[in-house]
Amino acid sequence: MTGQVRTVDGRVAGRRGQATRQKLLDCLSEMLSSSPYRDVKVIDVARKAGTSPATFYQYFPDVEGAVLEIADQMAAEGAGLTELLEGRSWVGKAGWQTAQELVDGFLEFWRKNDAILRVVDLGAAEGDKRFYKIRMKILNSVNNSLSDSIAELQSKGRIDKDVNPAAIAGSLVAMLAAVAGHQKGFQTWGVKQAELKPNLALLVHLGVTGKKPTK
Amino acid sequence: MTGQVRTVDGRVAGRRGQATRQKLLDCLSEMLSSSPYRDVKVIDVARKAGTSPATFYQYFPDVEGAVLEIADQMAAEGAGLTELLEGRSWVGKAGWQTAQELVDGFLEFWRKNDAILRVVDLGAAEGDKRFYKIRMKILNSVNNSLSDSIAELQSKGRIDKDVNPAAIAGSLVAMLAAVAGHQKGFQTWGVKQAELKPNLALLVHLGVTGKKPTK
DNA sequence: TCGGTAAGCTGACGGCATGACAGGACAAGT
DNA sequence: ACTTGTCCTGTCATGCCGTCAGCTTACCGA
Repeated sequence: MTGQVRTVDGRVAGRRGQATRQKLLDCLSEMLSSSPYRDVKVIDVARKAGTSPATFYQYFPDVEGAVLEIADQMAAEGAGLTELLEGRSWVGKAGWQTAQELVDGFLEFWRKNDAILRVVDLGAAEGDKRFYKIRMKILNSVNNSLSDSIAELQSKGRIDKDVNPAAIAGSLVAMLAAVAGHQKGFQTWGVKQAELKPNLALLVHLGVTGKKPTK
Repeated sequence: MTGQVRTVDGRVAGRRGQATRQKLLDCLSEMLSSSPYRDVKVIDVARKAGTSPATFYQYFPDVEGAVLEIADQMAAEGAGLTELLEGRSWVGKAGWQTAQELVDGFLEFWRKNDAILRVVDLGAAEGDKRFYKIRMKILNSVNNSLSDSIAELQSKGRIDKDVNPAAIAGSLVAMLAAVAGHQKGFQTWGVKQAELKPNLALLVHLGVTGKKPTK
């Protein structure tokens, strides 16, 4: 699929080169967690990786280029979120279970990758198609599965005709992503993590099935 | 409440000074709409405003400081979003109306201020308390009203006891904000603006009342 | 009308990040 | 040891940052 890893000037990266490259990515990733995106400088990343700025520019065109790389790796993992919905039922107690596990898995994934996801979110919101594509890659799997589930329930007549499955699914996924990204915010509103999850699951269940879950 | 407007070095700003200051804010605001936050440079803002970088630093400590100023002005307007909920009913047809108007007003506000809201969102997500506070100021009005409505319905026994009003309200508000910030994303999923609104309103209504709206 | 005072603005400067290059260090095969 | 191709860095021109001293402008009281 992907060709070999190449440097900016076209050479093929060998073992050592790839190691350096990865180390730079790791350090950048770490910096994104500890300081504002706007203030991340190439020279700091290079220093942290025990190398020089020039080396950084050998592997990446700029900071944004490296961020895209990290985001891509994450998106590949994120595609696994589909499993949270594959072959699950939305009926009865199983439905409630499905909603809960979806929320759980989603929040966990976001928590693990919050720094990079923030940047991806910003890039996408600013209209950058590359970030946009990555955001889609992560959300699409969940979104499509949800959308299909809703459409199926709709075809069985359990949901009103004028409901748009894609709109509902997209809104729910956006909600999950937003809440995950601002989990700290809820503490200020006096809501604890443990309380948040079941309430989110409730909203997801309501949105998908149009009914309260049977617990 | 606020004293006079002051320059960084403590002088009081007069008519001309305030005009310059405002012009810088306007230009910065415009730049945020047209280029990535990370790439907004003081020198560009100054040039656009027909002045020099040194002048910029006379009125603001740095770019972030100026952004906070803009965000503050916006937050003041945003507090008006409370009106969308004040004294509204969540019962019957009126409830559906309330949900629709909330969604409408929210999306409109976000659309008008999308550039600055993106930056505020990022700052808040990165843990900056100043941005966080501003984000709260905007969302709190809506959030509190929603939370109260849910708590009231709950006290009448129309909603399960184990529902946490603040968690539901916060999640719904986060959803509205997220969807508003990624409106373009839905087009890729084949969802048009006009279709999006009623579906969002449906989710809000479901979340607040636990029931499908009567239209 | 005329200083005096404070506001308003800018040129210039040291400092630092950026991004490009050429050349030296290094590993592996012969 | 020699060659080849990968890998890293010293160095440099460029441009932005953030500050300061000093100049210009506006206001005000005598």
